[in-house]
Parts: sequence; C-alpha cells; structure tokens
Amino acid sequence: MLDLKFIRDNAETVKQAVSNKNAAADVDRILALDEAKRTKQYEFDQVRAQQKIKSKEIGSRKKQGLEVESVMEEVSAMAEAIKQLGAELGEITNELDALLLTVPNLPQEDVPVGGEENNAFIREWCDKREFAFEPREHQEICGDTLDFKRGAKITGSGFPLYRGNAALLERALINYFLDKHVLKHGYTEMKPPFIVNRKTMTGTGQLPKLEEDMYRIETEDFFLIPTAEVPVTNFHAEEILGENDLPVKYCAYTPCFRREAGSYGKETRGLHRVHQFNKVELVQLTCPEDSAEALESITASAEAIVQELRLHYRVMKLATGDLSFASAITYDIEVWAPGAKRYLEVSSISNFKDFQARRASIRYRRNDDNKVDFVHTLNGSGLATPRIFVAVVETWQNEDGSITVPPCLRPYLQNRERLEF
RNA sequence: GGAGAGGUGGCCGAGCAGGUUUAAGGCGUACGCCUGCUAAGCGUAUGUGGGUCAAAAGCUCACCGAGGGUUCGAAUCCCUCCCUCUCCGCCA
Repeated sequence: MLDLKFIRDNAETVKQAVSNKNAAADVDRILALDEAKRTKQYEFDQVRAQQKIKSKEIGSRKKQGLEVESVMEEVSAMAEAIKQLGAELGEITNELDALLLTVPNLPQEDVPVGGEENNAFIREWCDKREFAFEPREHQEICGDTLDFKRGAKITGSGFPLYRGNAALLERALINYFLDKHVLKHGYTEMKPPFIVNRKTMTGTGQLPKLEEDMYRIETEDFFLIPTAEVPVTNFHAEEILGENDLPVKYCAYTPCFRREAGSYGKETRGLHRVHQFNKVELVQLTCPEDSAEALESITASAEAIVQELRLHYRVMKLATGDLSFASAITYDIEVWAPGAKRYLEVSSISNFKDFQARRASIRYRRNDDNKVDFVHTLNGSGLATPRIFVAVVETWQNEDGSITVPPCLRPYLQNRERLEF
C-alpha cells in the first residue's frame, strides 16, 4: 500500500499511476476520508484527554473520602461523547483502510506506459536452435507420461500428472534450481506452508483484488498459495529487522495453485497454463537503496539457469498496464519453445519497493540514525517448471522422440545423456 | 477433538480482589563520567503507530495475543476467536 501522506501530497501522480495500471481506485474518496479522519481524531483526542484527567480525579477523591457524584455526572457526559466520536472515527477508518488496499503500487519512472504491446525488449541470449526435422510439441514428445486425461478424471482440467521419466525430469529441474540458488547464489532454502490465511494473502497484495483467482478453503478461510512469494515474503511480517540482517535472501520450492477462471484457447493446451504447477521462487528483502541492484541480481540468477539449460530467451521490461498490482517494475524472462513456436514466460522478477512491506509491516532499523523504515521486497521465479519443461523438451528433442539431457541436468538424472518418454 | 496452564516493551519478568501504571524491576543496547587497558561502578537515555507543528522540541491519543462488551475509569472483570505449553484421545 502507498503511504497516505504521499497520496495526500501527490494526488495527481497517484491518479495518473492508477490510470496507467488500468486499476480502479477512488483517490478523491481517500483524500476526503483522510481529511475527515484527522478532524475526527483531533476531536476524539481532546475529549478523551479530558476524560482521563477527570476519571483519575474520581479515584483520588474517593481515597480522600470526598463526594464524587458531581464529577461522575460530568465524566458520564464525556463518555457518551467519546462513544459517539469513537464510532464515527471507526467507520471512517474502516472505509479508508479498505480503500487504501485497492490502490496499486506506482510504476517506477522508467517503466514504459501502455499495455503489453509496449513491453520493452531488454536483451536476448543465444540463437534459436536450428532443426534438421520438424520439431514437435511437448505433449507429443512426452506422450502419456504427461497425463492430462487422467488428471482431469482425478481432479479436473488443468491438473496434469507427470509419470515415469516426465516426473523424473520435473524432479531433476526442481532440485537443480534449488541447488543452484542455494549453493551458487547465496539463498537460504525455505519450505513454507502451501496454505496461508487471509492476512498473509493481503500482505503481499493478492487480496483483496485477486480473491476470485485463488483456491479458498472455506472452513478455515485459508487460501492455497498462488506462489511461494506469499508465505516467504510474509515470513518477516510485523517484524523489525536489523540493517545488518539485510539483504535477506530466501528461495523456496512450492507447488502453486491458480484458479484463473476464464482462460481458454490455444494458450491453455498442454503445460502452457495449468491450475497447479511447481516453481522455485527467489525472494529478497533489502534496504531501499539496494533494491534496484537486487532486481538485477535476481534476474541474473534466473537467467543463469536458462543459460545453462542452453535455451534461447529474451528479457522484457513490462509496461505499466502489464505490471501486477503490487509491482513497481517487472522483468519477464521468456524462453523460446521450438515446437509451439513462441516465447513462454518462465519468470517474472519484480521490485515492489516498500509497497508490500507497508502492507505486511516488514521494517528494519537503520544503523546510522537508529530509525525504523520499511524494507524493500523483491521476488522472481527461479524458475517455474511447466514452461521450462516445455522449452527443455522441445529444444533438446531428437528426431527419434527422445531428448538429449542438457549437461547441467545430468547429475540429477543418474548422468544419463538421453531420456525417453 | 477433550482437560488444564499461559500470551505484558529488543529479551526476561512484576502488576491481574479495576483508580496518579504516564507498565515496576532486571538484562541488553547507546552516550557520558570514572579508569594504564579490560571488567566493574556511577549517571543519562532507550518501543511502535496516529494527530498537532514549516521542522525539531513539546503536547496529545492509541497499543499489555486479536476483536467485542461492562464501567466515570480496564493490562486487570465478562464474551468470542487465534496462538503456545502440559496431559489425554485420534492419526500419516
């Protein structure tokens, strides 16, 4: 969430940002409520201060054996007024708090304005592989080791099963990602819960906006996580860290659950878009002045993996309309899938600045002046498996239907050089 | 799921038959004094958030797990919920 004082002082900037992000947030209503709240708060404080003094007087008069009836009558009237003012203040506060949660983060200044078509190309890596035969799509290569039909029978569409060597490859990818980030990139591994409560989901900004896109457990009012970002970022919620504790670098493997009802067509076939998938997530909490660099660092860590897998990819900077609610700036890594003949998004790396930290109240104490300030939070996929699975299988496929195992994955697959499905 | 005991500041911990608690005391931390050095000792300071203020200081309000309630007045009494611990039950 944004700082209320900032909204007050920069109303036009905020309105412009809301519009650029295609969001709906009533900034004028927020300003009016803010004004009303401060007035009411002042009144309340005045009366309350009087009441406290007078109430204590009753106590001391009683001890001295003096009469208290007249004072009690006087304070009684104040109590009435306070009850009334408190109720009004509460109503204003509730509405204001709810509205503040609907204001998206401001895009960073260098983010291009506009929709997806305005996403900026940043760089790409290696050429697309040349094939001596017509490359096939992953469903064809993997056959029934990727079982969409039985997944649909057991659960519903969008819940495929991996079996045999497909499951083995999936597991190899996850282990490879984790080892890379833990052993080479300095991240601490975490195994968080896959189910979180409403407060946690609000902390990272999924709620209140995206409730319909998530699986909810009604009996407990819990949610299945759509990404490890949620439990991992909230790990330090309501804490004040030391500056020396920063940066905090966590990586976590979790399954991710997304309802995202209403996605149909070509994009949903095969592993391209599913309701449950696996992802290794990178999360950092940094000092404000270090977050820009951290964004590049997370991006580099994700790219390192795609490079070792020897997949052609490009990095895009998302335009304002394509940015998520909480993000100030996001890079997407898109790998080339030769069978599908298109780019697949395998990682989004975002800097949320203090937006999530403010919601979840994640702070740190600065060394120089001992003051408390919000940390910056960032995260990026490192990486999501289904689309990487697709790109690996399609890029490394052989004409006979097997795949050559990329060298970096061989230690995770009994040093096999080929895999058949 | 059942029974019991708890949840207080960075930490420990008192207060809990409602009334100068503006949360004692200790530890830790910071600064100062003292001191060959270190330790000890002495002194001072030390929460978060809101409001007021150009800003700071000051003043003020809220916060003792969360939310309600009773009362002139709630850390303290009542209700609901959450969490932790002990024992029992169930269970991969």
